Amino acid sequence: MGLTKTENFTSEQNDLAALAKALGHPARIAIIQQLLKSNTCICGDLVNEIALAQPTISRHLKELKSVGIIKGTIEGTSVNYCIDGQKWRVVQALFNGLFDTYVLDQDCC
Amino acid sequence: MGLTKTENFTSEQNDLAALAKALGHPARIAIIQQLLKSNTCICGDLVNEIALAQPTISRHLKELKSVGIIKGTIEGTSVNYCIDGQKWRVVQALFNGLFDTYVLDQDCC
DNA sequence: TACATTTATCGCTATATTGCTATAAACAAA
DNA sequence: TTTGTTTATAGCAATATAGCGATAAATGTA
Repeated sequence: MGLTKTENFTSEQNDLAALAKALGHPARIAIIQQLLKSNTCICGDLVNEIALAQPTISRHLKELKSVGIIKGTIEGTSVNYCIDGQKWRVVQALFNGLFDTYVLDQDCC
Repeated sequence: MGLTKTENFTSEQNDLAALAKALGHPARIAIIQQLLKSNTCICGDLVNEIALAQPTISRHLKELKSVGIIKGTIEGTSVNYCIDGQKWRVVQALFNGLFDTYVLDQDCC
């Protein structure tokens, strides 16, 4: 039905999946890379960097914002976006939690 | 159009996004956690662990397999699935590459 | 051969996602 | 006030995803 049965999973599983999903588009990866690269917060010149229409970029920004990875503050007519450092560390911790479960060379098939 | 414009992005961005997308569902997170937990490869008792119908689990397995995170070998009537260790390290490296770009406390908005 | 077990696939429905154009909203400057 | 700049939203079309039941395919066992 295109509808995920979130109630069947733990909140950690749902959180991690939601974050992964937010990272699951090359445009959003590109946005995050830009925000990480430029220490100073970037606004809508992402539109110049990424070959997508302005409303499309805006949509992707909204999605990243909705999971808390980025935040934006209004600065005159434009909006300054940046990585939310606190959340970013949570993201790292969640992914590393998954990665670290792997025992070296447990391949068996 | 529901169609990602992959040609606008680098192959690294597309790869990372594809992997993140594959992890972007709680059932697939649950599957990976199970595979990581049980050193020995698990087959379709994932169906007993996860509250989804067998065809749905099979679909999710197929998706994880298509990006190379897991692999399966036929063992009699059943199929042994497990994490592909080599690929898993690549996944880690790609995500860490993104994470490591973050300079501590660069929050600015 | 016939039957059971296990997994994959088909076919369907409902919903989500991606992209665009057009337009609105918010603000600064003339 | 009017104009320009910037970002967000509305609305649409095309495609993708998630879920299921039914069924096929593959193999082991009686």
